[in-house]
Amino acid sequence: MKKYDFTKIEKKWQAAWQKKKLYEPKLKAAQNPFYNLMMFPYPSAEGLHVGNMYAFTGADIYGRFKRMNGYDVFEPIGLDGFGIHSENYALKTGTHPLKQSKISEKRFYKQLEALGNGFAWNERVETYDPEYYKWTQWIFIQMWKRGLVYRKKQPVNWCPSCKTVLADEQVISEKCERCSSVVFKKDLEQWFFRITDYADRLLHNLEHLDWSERVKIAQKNWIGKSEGAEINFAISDFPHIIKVFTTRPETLYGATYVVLAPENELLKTLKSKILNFGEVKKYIESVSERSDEERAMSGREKTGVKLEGVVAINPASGDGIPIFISDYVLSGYGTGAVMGVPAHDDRDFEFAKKFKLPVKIVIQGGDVKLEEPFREAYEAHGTMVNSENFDGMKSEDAKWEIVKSIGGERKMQFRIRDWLVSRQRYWSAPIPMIFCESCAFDGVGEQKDMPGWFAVPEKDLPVKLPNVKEFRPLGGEESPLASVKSFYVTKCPRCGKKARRETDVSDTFLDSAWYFLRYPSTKEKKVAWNEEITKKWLPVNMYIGGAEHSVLHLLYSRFLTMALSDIGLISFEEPFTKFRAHGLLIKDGAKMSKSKGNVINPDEYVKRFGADALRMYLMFLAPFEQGGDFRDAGILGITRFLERTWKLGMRVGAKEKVKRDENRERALHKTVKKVTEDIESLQYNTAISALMVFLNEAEKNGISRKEFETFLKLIAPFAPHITEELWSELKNKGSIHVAKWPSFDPEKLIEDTFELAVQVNGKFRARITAPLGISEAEAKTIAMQEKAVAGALAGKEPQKVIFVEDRLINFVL
RNA sequence: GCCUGAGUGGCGGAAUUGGUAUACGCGCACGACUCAAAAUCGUGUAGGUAAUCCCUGUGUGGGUUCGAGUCCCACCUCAGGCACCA
Repeated sequence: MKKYDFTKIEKKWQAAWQKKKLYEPKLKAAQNPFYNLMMFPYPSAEGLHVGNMYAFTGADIYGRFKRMNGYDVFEPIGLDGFGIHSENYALKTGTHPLKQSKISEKRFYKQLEALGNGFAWNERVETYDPEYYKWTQWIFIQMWKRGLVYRKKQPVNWCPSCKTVLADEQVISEKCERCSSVVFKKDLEQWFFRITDYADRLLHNLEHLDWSERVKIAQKNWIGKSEGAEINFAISDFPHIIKVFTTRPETLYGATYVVLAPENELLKTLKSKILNFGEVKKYIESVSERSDEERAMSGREKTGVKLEGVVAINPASGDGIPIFISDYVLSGYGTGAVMGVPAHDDRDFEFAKKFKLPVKIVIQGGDVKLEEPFREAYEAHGTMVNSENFDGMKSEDAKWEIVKSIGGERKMQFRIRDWLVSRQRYWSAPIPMIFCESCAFDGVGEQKDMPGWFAVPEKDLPVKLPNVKEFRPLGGEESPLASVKSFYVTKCPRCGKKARRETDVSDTFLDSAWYFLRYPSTKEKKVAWNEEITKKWLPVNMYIGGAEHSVLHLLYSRFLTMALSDIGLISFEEPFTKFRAHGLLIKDGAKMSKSKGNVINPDEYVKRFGADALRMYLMFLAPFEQGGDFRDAGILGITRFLERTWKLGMRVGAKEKVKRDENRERALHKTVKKVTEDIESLQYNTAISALMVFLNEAEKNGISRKEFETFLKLIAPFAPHITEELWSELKNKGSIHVAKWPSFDPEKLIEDTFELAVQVNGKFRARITAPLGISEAEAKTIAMQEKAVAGALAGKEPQKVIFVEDRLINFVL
């Protein structure tokens, strides 16, 4: 008997598939396009991570399943090789990123090949390829033309270790997403994308997307829509107003002070009226110097300064109330000013306590007794008090009435801020902009409010990243390119005078925000994507990736797609029709990390057990969308399964005589049903267990050739090599991976008996094989005859009988 | 603090969505094969028990129901996300 030599088989078929272009759909002519996408890896660390393999295998199984169901599946792969991840790796190894990227590329593609995925190898995308980033720059310019790009000086996140600014989305609990250093605020002029213009649409569209719920929730929270009102507080004896945003306008009568953010522009206007401006200025300076870490360390204790000499007027009560500045008010959200309602807001209560400000109750309710001394703010709804005409109303009802009465404006606020896209690093696409001092002097520019700034003419793209020796981040406010004269000295596209090229590069997430548009069009030299092909293949039918990109890549891609759609460059506004987040793979109960030394190298396992076994084990160990624990011992179960399948195949090949068996036939139909449904819903672990159950059955009495082939097809998406080998051993023509997926006959699933469960008082007593469809009376008769049942009944007549057809009977005494 | 999930054998995990808890796999025990071991095959494997009897059992406490791993209330623990967003 031929032995199962996985090393040989896997190599052989990987080569054969590539040669036959089995996984290359006809991009222009395909009849049933299905775009099966997985998040491309960044080739930074020491080769492909088993976590990548976990994700890719899960995605590949789905793609193979669709292919066997008659779709022209397009499953591309590429490398997200630009950006800080890869650059840091290059810094670590001391190899120039240009060189390192080529080394990593070779290594990754070799590893990826060994996994046996149905990749369309001819359409690869590498974000650092000038043929690709040319179009990243081109997209930047389209956004610029549309007015969706601007440059502004404002406090931004600065990572002292990565020596660059970061987008809000890249700051996790005040730490850098990459290196976990504490992030500082720094006042810098940077490039932004107007993602906030799309906040409402990004939120609204979520409702109709077939995405993992947890990702939708994460995006929803990140966008953070709040409904509230803007209310004007006049300033006594001064023709200016303080505009505040609140979601609780019903508490307006309880506003006993107003607070401005330290960065609020109004402070400049008020300067001359503020008697203690020196003190105020000192506070502002101290705040800007304080790092977020220091703020966090101080336990968020409230600080602030009262503005002496100015008084605000509560528009509802008419009371004069003090004005403060405090860093508990954020400048980037709402109007940068809030009304302080100590009785009904925790934070305001804290502040009032510290500064001994009056607490005025305007809502009574719940069990909380609002009597002095106050212990805490009452934040729930209730009945209005101390609010003149509104007294006695329900606070929910008074909400908009109060806004109306003082001429406030109903408003939406979003938590999300504009996307900061510039970086002071080397290894990414240079931002394709030029600044001309002369035009700036004349007040001329391509966009309003941005004199002197011009996009690089499209014919001059790409702006190539120069090969410079010193690619290390400088740590100042500029990228290493700022010291490369040959790079930044250029001519103004408008007046032709000497001008300076932008030296910042773009955020890696811009590179990856559109790669799925490029995959089907990699052969296009003159356009970013071919219109006809794009129409055929996009939006992506199925996208599988990590949930960690919920508010990064997945949000940016949606935004960019929406913007490109508005510009008229594509005809859809959501990039991914269906998205599923896979779970996290851990090892022996702990997160994999280099420091713990428990990182799994897939190569090693492929070598020892074969790609098929590793693939299948990864999918078997836990539900794919949940993630789970990788244990070395577990893989043996799969190895045995594959060996036994192999042996069974050899028996079939040797033309062993087998009788037709209705039970086996039914078992097979059941398995087809279960596996089909489970793959569709990504429940691979239970699909595999169903395959095991069937194998256990089939081994006992043998299996017909036809039945075995059906069984093989069901395994094919999970273990593509061994199934292909057995398929060809059985002298089938063509690949099993384009064979028709088996269907099941619902008629054949029906058995003529079932196991009747018998309960007495809800307690299980006996199990009886009974004919399907028996009546309650019949069931009662046979059940009562059972010894255990009779014993439990103890001769008593049941008061009640619950009968569930073809399932159980329950006697209630 | 808030928002998500999730707590089931020695372990990874199943459970037709209110109807036989522990499928499938790992591990373990015993047996067969072998001079022996590995591999393979067979049998068993929630706990209490000698037991095919019985009792208990899905994080904890209560509830609804003929019947709860599944629904409701309260609590505990773990993982992930957000965090002074007014």
